[in-house]
Amino acid sequence: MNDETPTTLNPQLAQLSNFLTYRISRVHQKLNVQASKILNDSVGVTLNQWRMIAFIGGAETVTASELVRYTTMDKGLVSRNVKSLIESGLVASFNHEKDSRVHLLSLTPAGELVFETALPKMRRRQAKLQDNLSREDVATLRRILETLEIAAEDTET
Amino acid sequence: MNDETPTTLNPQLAQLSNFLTYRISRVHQKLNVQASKILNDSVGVTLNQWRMIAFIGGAETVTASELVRYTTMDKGLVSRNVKSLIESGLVASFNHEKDSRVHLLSLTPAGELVFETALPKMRRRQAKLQDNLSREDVATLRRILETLEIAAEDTET
DNA sequence: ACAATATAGTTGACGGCACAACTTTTTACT
DNA sequence: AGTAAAAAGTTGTGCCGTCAACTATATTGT
Repeated sequence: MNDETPTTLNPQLAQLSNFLTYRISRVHQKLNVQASKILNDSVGVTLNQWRMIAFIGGAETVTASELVRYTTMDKGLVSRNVKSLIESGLVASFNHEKDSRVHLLSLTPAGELVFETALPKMRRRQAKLQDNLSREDVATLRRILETLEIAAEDTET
Repeated sequence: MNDETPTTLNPQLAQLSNFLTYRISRVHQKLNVQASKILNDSVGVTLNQWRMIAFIGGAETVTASELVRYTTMDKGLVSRNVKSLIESGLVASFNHEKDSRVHLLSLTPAGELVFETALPKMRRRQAKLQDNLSREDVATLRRILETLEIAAEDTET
């Protein structure tokens, strides 16, 4: 195939390739891979499990619906991940005294260990990512993401 | 459950919640939903199919591996989506004269129509997203994303 | 007090996507 | 020329994530 002229990209296409959304998507994907690797290598949990552990570890006692609200994860996804975290012994579940629908979730000692082990690694990673950016850049990025998030919710075609 | 004090977030947690990666993830997700809706409502294709159509439409004739390289989609994903686009009559496939492994892909008239219909809508959306940002913001964002993308590839724990 | 509604959580079904094994064909090496 | 290595695609497998249906319990309104 080497005697073929490579496909040339017309300007229109070049512009498409720079769509912000596309860039964000790529960055997102790579960040996910990176985080997943750290978590898997160090404590053997998935990114979603980590989010939940971090939330529980930061708040002592938590309900599944709080996890849903906070992490914006799907109900069902949270339910299944809670189950797997209980099975792997990282999370414990207790009945709520007054509302029998609710389960109160907390970290087991093993869960605490995962939390304490992974947290500094994740912080270090975050710091490293930000090291390449100025303080001002980080602030700008936060502001822009906020703006984009709102604009992305505009649902009219 | 209303007589319970709401779970209070400690500062540690608040910091976690602001991790850039988390914010990027949320924005990414919402942008995806928005784009998917536009594409589904107007021309009935998925986001990945659209990416492929856009690339083919912008380059006349394309191979699957070029799609892989350009979109950074998975090989298998491209293969299956090419198949579905051919089945739905939006893409046509021809044999490469000199390399029988290769299929040359191009848009059918129906595919062209999808391309011409969706492109302005997607452009308009992009423009709208950027309307909320200054020219400088957009430039900064591009630069930051570039930096983050590189930093995200650092694979050492 | 009771019917209607809302909320907590579970489960099933389905598609999206990543990873890896595999086939076929082409290129590179000596 | 002949073998090894690479490249193009396809396909299988399994996880992740979304949507919707469902059960059980709690709350609200009259």
